[in-house]
Amino acid sequence: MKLSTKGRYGLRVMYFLAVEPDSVNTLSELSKKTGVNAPYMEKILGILKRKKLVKTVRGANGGYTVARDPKEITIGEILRSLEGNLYLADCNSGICTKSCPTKRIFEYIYREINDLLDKKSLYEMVLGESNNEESISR
Amino acid sequence: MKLSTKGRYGLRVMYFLAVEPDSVNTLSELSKKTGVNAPYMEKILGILKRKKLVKTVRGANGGYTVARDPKEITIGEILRSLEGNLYLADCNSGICTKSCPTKRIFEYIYREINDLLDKKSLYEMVLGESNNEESISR
DNA sequence: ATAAACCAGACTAAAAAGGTAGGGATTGTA
DNA sequence: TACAATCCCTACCTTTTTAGTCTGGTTTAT
Repeated sequence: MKLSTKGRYGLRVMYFLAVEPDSVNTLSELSKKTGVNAPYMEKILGILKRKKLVKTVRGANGGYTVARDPKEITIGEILRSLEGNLYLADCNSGICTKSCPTKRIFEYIYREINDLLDKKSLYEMVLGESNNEESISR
Repeated sequence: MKLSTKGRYGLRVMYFLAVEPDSVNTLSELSKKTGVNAPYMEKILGILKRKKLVKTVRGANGGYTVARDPKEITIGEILRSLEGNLYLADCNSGICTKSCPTKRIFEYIYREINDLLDKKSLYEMVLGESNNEESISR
C-alpha cells in the first residue's frame, strides 16, 4: 500500500500551481519545477485537467493554472483523481455474505482515510512552511 | 492506492483465527473458510508467521493459531506485515530540499493513516458483528 | 513406518506502473 | 497568413509487482 509516482508527482505539481494561482505555467516550467520529465508530467496534467483540478490555456503563451481556489481543493480530491478510488475492500468469494466483518472493517478504514485526506486543503499545504508547521510535524 | 489481495486475504484469515483463538486450524480448513486457494493461503500464513502474528504446530494434527491476544494485535500491524510499509512519500529529486511541503504533507498523512489503523484491534473486528455496529457503519 | 501437517524457495503468467513517442489542434504574434 | 509555442491525445513499450503454482522438503502423532 503505497502511493504511486502519479499521486506524488501530481500533488507536487498542484502545489507549484497553487503557490501562484494567477500565473500561467507552461508544461516545461512545471516539468523543471517538479523535476519530472515533461511527457510524463503532461500525462499527469491531462488527468488533472479531466478531473477539473487544473485549467489550461491553449496556444502560444498558454499553459496550466489551478482550476479552483486552493482553499476548496483537498488533498484527497487530488490523490483520488490520480490514484483511482482508495477503495480497499472488495469482497468477492461467497464467504463474505451479508455481515462480513472483513468487509465492514475495510469500509470503515476507507471512510476514515478519505475523511482525513479531505480535511487537508491544498491551500493549507502551501501555507505549511510557515504557520502549519507545529500541527504537521509533531 | 489499493490494498492487494495479500492484505485482504491476510486480514480475513486473521479474523477466522481470532474467532477461535484456542483451536488449531489446518491450512485446508483456513483455505476453505477464507475461500482462498491453499498454496497461496499457505504463503500468506508463512509471512504472518515470520511476523509473529500466527503460531504454528507442526506435524500431524498441526495447524495455525493466532500468536497473541487479539486485543493486542492491531489492523495496522496486520496490514503492514503483508503490504509492506505504508510509507507514501519518497522525496527524490533535488527539487524537494530541506523544507519540501509535499514531503511534509505525505509524512503527515502517513502518520495519520497508521494511527488510525493502529487504533483498531483484531478483537474489535471480531466483535464488529454485535456492539461495534453503530460506530462502524455510520 | 506412515500419513498429516507445515516449510521454503523457485518459477510463471498476468496486470499495473512508469515512461516514451509522435502526430494533431489551437492561438498569439510578426 | 505563416509560424512557432503551446496544449492534446492515443498508442506503445519496458519494468516491476502481484498473484498464483509447483515441487520437494521437514516435522510429528499415531
